[in-house]
Amino acid sequence: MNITEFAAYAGVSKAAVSRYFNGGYLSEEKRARIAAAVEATGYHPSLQAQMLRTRRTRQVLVILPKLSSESCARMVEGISDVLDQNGYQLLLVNTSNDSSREVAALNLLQQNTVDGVILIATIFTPEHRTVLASLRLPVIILGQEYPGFCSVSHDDRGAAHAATTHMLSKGRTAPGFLGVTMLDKAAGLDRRRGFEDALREAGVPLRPGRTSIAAFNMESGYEQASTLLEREPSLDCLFCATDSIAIGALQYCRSHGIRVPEDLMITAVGDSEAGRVAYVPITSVQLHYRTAGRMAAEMLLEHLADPHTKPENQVLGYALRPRASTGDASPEENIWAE
Amino acid sequence: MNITEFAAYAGVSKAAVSRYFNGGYLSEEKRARIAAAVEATGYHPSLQAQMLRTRRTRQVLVILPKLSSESCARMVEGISDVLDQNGYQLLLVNTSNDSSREVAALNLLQQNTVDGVILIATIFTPEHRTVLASLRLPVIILGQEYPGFCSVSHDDRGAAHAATTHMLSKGRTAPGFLGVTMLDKAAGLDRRRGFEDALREAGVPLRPGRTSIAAFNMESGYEQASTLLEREPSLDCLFCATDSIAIGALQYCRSHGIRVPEDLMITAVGDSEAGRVAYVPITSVQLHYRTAGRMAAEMLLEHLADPHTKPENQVLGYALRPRASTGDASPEENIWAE
DNA sequence: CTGAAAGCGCTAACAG
DNA sequence: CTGTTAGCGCTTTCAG
Repeated sequence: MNITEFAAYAGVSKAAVSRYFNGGYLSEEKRARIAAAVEATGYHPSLQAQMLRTRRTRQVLVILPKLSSESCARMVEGISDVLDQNGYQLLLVNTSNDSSREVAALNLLQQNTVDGVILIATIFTPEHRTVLASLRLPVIILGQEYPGFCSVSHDDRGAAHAATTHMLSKGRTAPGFLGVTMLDKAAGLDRRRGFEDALREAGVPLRPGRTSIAAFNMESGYEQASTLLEREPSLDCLFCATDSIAIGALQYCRSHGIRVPEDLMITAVGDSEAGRVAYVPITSVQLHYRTAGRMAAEMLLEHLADPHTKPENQVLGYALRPRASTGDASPEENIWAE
Repeated sequence: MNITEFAAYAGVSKAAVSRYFNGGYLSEEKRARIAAAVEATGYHPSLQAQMLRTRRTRQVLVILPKLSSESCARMVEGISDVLDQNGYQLLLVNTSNDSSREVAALNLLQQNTVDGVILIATIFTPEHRTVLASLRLPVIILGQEYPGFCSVSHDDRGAAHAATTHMLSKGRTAPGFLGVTMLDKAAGLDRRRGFEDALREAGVPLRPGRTSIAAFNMESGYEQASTLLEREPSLDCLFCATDSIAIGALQYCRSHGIRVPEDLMITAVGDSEAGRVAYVPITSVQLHYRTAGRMAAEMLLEHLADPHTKPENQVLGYALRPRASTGDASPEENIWAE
């Protein structure tokens, strides 16, 4: 049934029906008539027609690098909650860490098929800036600050600082660093800086050979831990940029007789479930992923409501979760999810 | 720019432009003219207008209970791959295990806003059947069989059987069971049956007090393990319906001096990352989530192409991954993801 | 092979 | 407060 048929059935004009559904002026009497007819017929306006006519789709695109990453999944859950509550639909693009798919996704936007975008950030290229700047839609960058755009991010530098300081304050003096590519501002660059801040504050020199770069997974953490620890056997504590990497490092220690935390303390950022239940539960810094997702969605909705809202950057805090990998907690504590 | 302006620019009729984009009859000369004009202007048809006109949206809805579950996330990745490749967009609804949100999502479908649905199954109520049957869209049920509908599922019964048998074949004679609600056919009922099959085959009687039901998380696994093991301290092996539950049980053992696998062997289904790196790596049965997602999407696309395709049920296999929780592998083996 | 014309279902001026 | 009217941008008969 379309609006014309429905209007005839209800004995009112099409305009009245439209007003009914869009909150326009309408006498009580007509309102009641239409309500009754809706009840009887189950009529509702066609979203497609509304989209075409109003040029608004009530759909939001979320672009992310990897869905099966706990942090991404939690952010999307937060986004989904808010979008759902506000009658928006969530269109998902999983780029599998593939820049070309990310670009393809951004091209989707040229087709005006969504009202706004939330981009879970990883590595920005100059190409990204070009494409993003050319979009006439509201864009929220989630996970790192990006000049000129709205963003919701974490205090990655502070988080890394806290994790590292926690080990140094326990008397460790030979810290190692297992990071990720600096092209990733949040997880790469900022966490590196936080690590360096902590060393500087503690008056511990940073030796060049004591750092290494891994990919975002356990296996790479294992391999890089191997490289690093064979080269620098004197390390007595290790900061890892992500929990996955820390778990890989922990596996290396386990299989090579390095005791954690006695011989080597380990900390990380992310506070993942796997890290909490690992062989030695890993001291990690919790970032508030779900909250970040929620805030990003709320920020986007604000911009949708008022396009003249100023760009803003929200930075969320963090919480250190001390566990056995720094000699802190008995195994069964501090394990369950938030 | 719209089709009218573009047609004028290219010096052809609107119909010619439409045929160009939809593969209709067109002389080579016009085709070339239009191609050049597209190149020059970047014109592309409006998806909204096409949706309204053709009544096809090229969007697929995926409904799932919990995004931050490794299994769900992997399934969605598989779905996303296939959809992407075929030019379909993925609309996501995360119900947070909330039946009312699931119903709300299904109502979205009445609005004709998508071409098809993939429902990651958990618990089906009579209400589900009513709503699903009333839909005129292709629906694929992912994760369990559901009479009358297309589905892609796992051999949960076989998986549970394999995991249980693995322990019994090592001489264990007092098996316990930590399951989930039987309302969930795949994870609840079928895995329970597989467990029972294994006992029957081995001639081991199933004692009523040796089973317990948990929720889908570690904490509940811990609690139920506590209840079960205090009541039945003679258990020498434990099958858990999910890895999360098994990890909870393992934590309980760790904190109560129960040695795994010496005192108690543990197995589960799911083969999650957390289980692989746990204190004692957990012997688990791998299900092929990503593949299942892919197959579901492919099945849906087939039905979209030819609505008269017969309903079919694809059942995927499984693979036992023996690890330390059954005394099988050295800690560092068998850990990395597929 | 081609173009004209008739809508898809709806909203938003506009004139009452 | 209300109905009429003119499209949103496109596809698809239909008659050449």
